[in-house]
Amino acid sequence: MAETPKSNLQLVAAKAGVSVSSVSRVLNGGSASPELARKVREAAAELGYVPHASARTMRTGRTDQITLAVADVGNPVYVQMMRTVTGIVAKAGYRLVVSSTGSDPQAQIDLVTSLNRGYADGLLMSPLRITEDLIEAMRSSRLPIVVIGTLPADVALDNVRADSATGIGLAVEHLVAQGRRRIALVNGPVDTVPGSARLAGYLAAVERFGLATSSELQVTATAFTYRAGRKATAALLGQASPDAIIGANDLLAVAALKELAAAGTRVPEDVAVVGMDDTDAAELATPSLTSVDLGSAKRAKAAAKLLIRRIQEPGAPVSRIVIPPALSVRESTGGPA
Amino acid sequence: MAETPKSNLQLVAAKAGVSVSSVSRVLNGGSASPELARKVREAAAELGYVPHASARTMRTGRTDQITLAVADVGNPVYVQMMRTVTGIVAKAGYRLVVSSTGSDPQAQIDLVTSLNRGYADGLLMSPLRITEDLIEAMRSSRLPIVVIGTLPADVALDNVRADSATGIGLAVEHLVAQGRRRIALVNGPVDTVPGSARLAGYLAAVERFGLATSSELQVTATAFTYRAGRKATAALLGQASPDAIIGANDLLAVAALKELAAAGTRVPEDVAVVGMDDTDAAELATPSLTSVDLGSAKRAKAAAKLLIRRIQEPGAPVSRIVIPPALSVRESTGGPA
DNA sequence: GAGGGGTTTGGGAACGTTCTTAAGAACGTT
DNA sequence: AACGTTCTTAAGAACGTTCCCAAACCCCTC
Repeated sequence: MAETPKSNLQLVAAKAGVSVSSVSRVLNGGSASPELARKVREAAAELGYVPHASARTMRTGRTDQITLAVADVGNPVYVQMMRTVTGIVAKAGYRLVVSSTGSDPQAQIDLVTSLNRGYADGLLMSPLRITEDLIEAMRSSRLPIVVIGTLPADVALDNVRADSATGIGLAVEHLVAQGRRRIALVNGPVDTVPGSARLAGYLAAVERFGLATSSELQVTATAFTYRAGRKATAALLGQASPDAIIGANDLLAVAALKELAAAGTRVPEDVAVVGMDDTDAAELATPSLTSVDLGSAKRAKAAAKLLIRRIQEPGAPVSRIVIPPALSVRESTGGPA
Repeated sequence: MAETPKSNLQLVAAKAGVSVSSVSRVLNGGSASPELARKVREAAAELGYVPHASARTMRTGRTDQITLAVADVGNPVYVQMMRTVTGIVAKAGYRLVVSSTGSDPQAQIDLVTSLNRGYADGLLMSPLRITEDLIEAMRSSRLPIVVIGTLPADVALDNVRADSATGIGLAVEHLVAQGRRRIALVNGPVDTVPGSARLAGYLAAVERFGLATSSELQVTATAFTYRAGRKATAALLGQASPDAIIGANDLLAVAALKELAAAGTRVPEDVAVVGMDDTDAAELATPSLTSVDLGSAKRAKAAAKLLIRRIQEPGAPVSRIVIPPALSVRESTGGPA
């Protein structure tokens, strides 16, 4: 009913009988006489004035928007990050633009260049695959970028990373302590950043504990998804008889759980299962899933704060933060319900 | 390395030796001589020119952004919607701004008024609680709004809704066909739109099939979350012995599954369980969860298309779309693995 | 009462784009 | 050769805001 007509400073100024600059001053908390302030506020309220975002951006250069780019908005680990980021970013007065790039490096490069349109004040991104071109694009961006994930050592960009190797080490240690010797890995694509990190971590841990590194114990799913995990686990069970399975993320581990159940194998009695990322899916699984917490929420939080700091203080030194992993033990390795 | 200096039309024009308007014309596909076009494109490429989003908005009134407001970005049903919406919106050339309002009506009202800042071309919102004030705010908004969810009959807003009542009817029918008679409901808060709809649907279906409507068979969780679902189910099992449980969403149903398992009750032999929304969580659960597909993906898709149409054609007649439900039968009611 | 310091207000440019309007060039027609 | 038509290009206003700077005013002091 109460149609909101579009209003601007000029209309408010006319209604209050003052100048445009005075209205702006009052509304932005500048000094003004009580009388003037009263008139301006009255007029503004009466007209339902709201400042125009783009006009303000035009003048100040700030958009009050931050972009978050992830590969897949459906993946639980990104959901968790998104949830954390929305909170922090909103509290700091920013809106969140969410971009789903898929795993295609070109789409990510396009995103970085499109950022130069100036629709956001900064970018949070968690690239699944990193190419030279992507790094080059990020480097030459005019806007601050914080990367959630591992970058080559020589890239001077703010960066919050997990420690997959140590994380897998925790999982293997936990399994070895239970007497498991044939520990299998259901990995995602190894040409991705997490895929390669997890493979390396697995190999290192297996060697450290003196376990057999049989290639039959390693399978690679075509993606970090449930479906792909079912297939990969089926292949694994066809070629080896592990007494433990580590999934490279929770979805792959849940897929392993389901595939084991379908084969009539008991978890954890016959085979123990460990996931990674410690997302909601781990707690909801049956049996509940032991999972390596790679600190996705903490990483997201740290990255968001880092980005906000850099926006406010562009000259700050480049930070590289590593979030230490932790193990959440649940039923799938004999932990409590 | 290749630092991108900020460039604008004026710089491009100067470099190409032509006027600013000519550059704009060429870059927006207006008519121009081949010679002029060549010079302009060369200069633009050399300077790495990208148009400034806010300046363009300022002039055209378009922001190429759409806002999606949901109560909780972590809830699987909203995740599913978000995934669908990102795809459609990106394909149509829009960016997606995601806003997590919580279930607080005031936060939603603030969002609607802040929309008048003009940072987006339209709003997709799925309100958990609807108040008169919220409806009033949506009505008087200058920008198009499409509501995903049920609205009072007299509100003339584009609207895509589920049919919870029929959906619950499907679930009850399916359970009755198996000989279940004591069908319980684990609902979410009844002062929410989905909560009240599901309660009404449950009562209607129970009556239609001539089942006893004992109040011991109805419990209400404090939120649509897993934790709340565990508590509510525990309470239910303490006060009644149902032979079937319907969860008002998948999280509540998964919680029921886990609570039943903890109590040593077999599913589906002793108690059958049905969820609602048919999210990924249903397929991942053990046993996999029969769930009422309320068409969340379809609703999100329809709503996004509706909004885009209305942005392009503001005078179009108001649409109200109802997505019919379907039942996905899985193990928790004796279906296939 | 004139000058000076301080405070309050207003004028107007600038941000980068698009688009209307008009000027100029090229060309054909009478 | 004069005129009209069409096509190409340029000039400049406008979108709504902020902020620099100058004008106007008040009060105090000498």
